[in-house]
This record gives sequence, C-alpha cells and structure tokens, in this order.
Amino acid sequence: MNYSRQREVILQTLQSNVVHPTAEYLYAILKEKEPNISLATLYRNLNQLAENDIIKKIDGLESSSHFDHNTNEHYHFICERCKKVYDIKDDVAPDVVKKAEQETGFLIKKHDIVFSGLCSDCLKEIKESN
Amino acid sequence: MNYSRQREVILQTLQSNVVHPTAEYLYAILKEKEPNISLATLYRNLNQLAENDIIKKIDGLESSSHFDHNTNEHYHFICERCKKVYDIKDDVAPDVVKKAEQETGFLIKKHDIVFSGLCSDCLKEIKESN
DNA sequence: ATATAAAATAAGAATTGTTATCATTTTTGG
DNA sequence: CCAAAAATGATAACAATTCTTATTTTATAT
Repeated sequence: MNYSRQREVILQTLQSNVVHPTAEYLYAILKEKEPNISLATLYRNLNQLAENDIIKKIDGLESSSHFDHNTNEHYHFICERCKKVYDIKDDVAPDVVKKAEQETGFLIKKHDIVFSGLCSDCLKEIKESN
Repeated sequence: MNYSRQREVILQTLQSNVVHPTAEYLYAILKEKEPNISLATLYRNLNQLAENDIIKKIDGLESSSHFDHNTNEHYHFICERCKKVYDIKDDVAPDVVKKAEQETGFLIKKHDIVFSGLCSDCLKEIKESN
C-alpha cells in the first residue's frame, strides 16, 4: 500500500470525526477538505483499509440477503471460500439480548450474529491440497 | 395476507429446499415450477413472509455499510427510528467465537453482532409524545 | 537527480441487488 | 356472484458499489 494524500484524509476524517459513518456521509465531509476526491477513491480506500485491519467495515459480511425458513433463534456462519451459509446454535451467546439491553437501556427487537471464516469442508480440502 | 399460488410455491421451495438461499438462487429454482413468476413477486413475498415471521431475512439489517475506526472488539446497534449506530461492548457475548468454533469445527476469522430496535433517545421521545 | 515500474487517482459508465409503479388479474367476504 | 382488497407480471427506477480507462503520483534503483 503506497501513500496517498487522499487515503490519509479519508483515514483522518474517519478517525477524528463521527463514528460509524456510511460512505455517502463520509463523502460529503471529505469534499470540504478534498473537493476533487472521487467516490470510487473513497470506496477503494475504505475497502483497502478494512482489508488491512486499519478500520472496520460493518455490514452483514455479504452483499445480498439470504432467506431462512427456520425462524427459531439461531445465528449464521458464511464460509469465505465456498460461500455456504451454516446455522450456529444460539447457545453460543446466552442472554445476549438481555445483557445488551441492561448495558444500554435500549429496546432490542432483533439481532443476529454473523460469523465468517472457513467451514470444516473447506479446511479439510485446504489441508489435503498441501 | 390473501392466498396466492405464487407465495405458496415460494414458501414451499424455501421450506423444502436448500437452506439460506439468496433471492437470485431461489428465483432460478422457482422458474421451473412457476415459469412466469416475476422477480418483483419473489422479493415482495419474501419481505412479506419475513415481516410476518414466517421466514427470516438474514442481512446486516441495513442497506449500506458503515465504517468504524475502532478496531477493538465490539458490536453494534442500529436504531430503527433515528438510524444512528451505537457501539455495544463485547462482554455481552463472552467467548462467543471459542464456543462457536467448538460446536462447529470451523475456523472463525471474523464476527459481528448487529442489534436493532429503539435507542434510549428515541424511546424517550416516543414516550413524551404520548 | 532521473528513469521507470507499480500504485493510486478522477470521472463516469456499468453492475448488482432491490424496490416502486401501474395496468391487469386473482382472491375473498357479503 | 359482485365489489373491494390484495396480488401479480413487466419493467422502470433506484441506491450502493465496483469497474474501466486514461492520467498522475509514489517508490525504487540506478
């Protein structure tokens, strides 16, 4: 990753400013310091910074929604290699809603935990190919 | 919600078939049973079914990504009324990764919990306006 | 310093996933 | 069986993001 003034400005804006902005919101602020900056540059850099763990991208970890006929409480794992979605039992995070409500005073109506990484099938295949 | 053959087929396909499909994937399968079905009908019904808690929609709970300079472990809450994003401390789900890895045998590299509902400010405003 | 290869840029076109519009058809309750 | 409400298919519109391309900037090795 080479240096660029634009990336510097993006990072500074993100670090010094509002928390959790969307790209659109950031773009509006950035325009003041860097009037010629392109939206593509912003997206390119945000993704790059996130890949290098300098910032964090908050999303569902995937572009399109998935639909699930199992309405019982459970969570999800998306394999970064085969893209399959697996169910994760909800006992991995007991009382998570109650705890979050107590800490914040918010009313929580929904929540989901999305894990990602490598599923056992892919782990196996990777091991075998080495 | 009135009956419709198309909705019936959508629900059956979702319930009998693959878990966690995307709309795109579902559409391809549906075309066989219901060749004239429209993509709009599919989306309309998926959202309707999800609203009535007959199926579940798995996504980041929001359309656009947010970016965060705080790379420490923490979770997020999105207020459905004011759309603000708040941090939630990670102690609401202790050892969640370790537990999920033990249950599944997967390698988990990332995870996030996204809560949604009403933040304290909005709860207050709602109460005051009544 | 200078040439050069690699990386980054701006601008806008293109793509993707999803929702809105609207004229037509289907469902339902009296 | 009829009117009102709901649902449909086709397609336009939309929002968020990524791709393309020609140009500029940065790092590197002389």
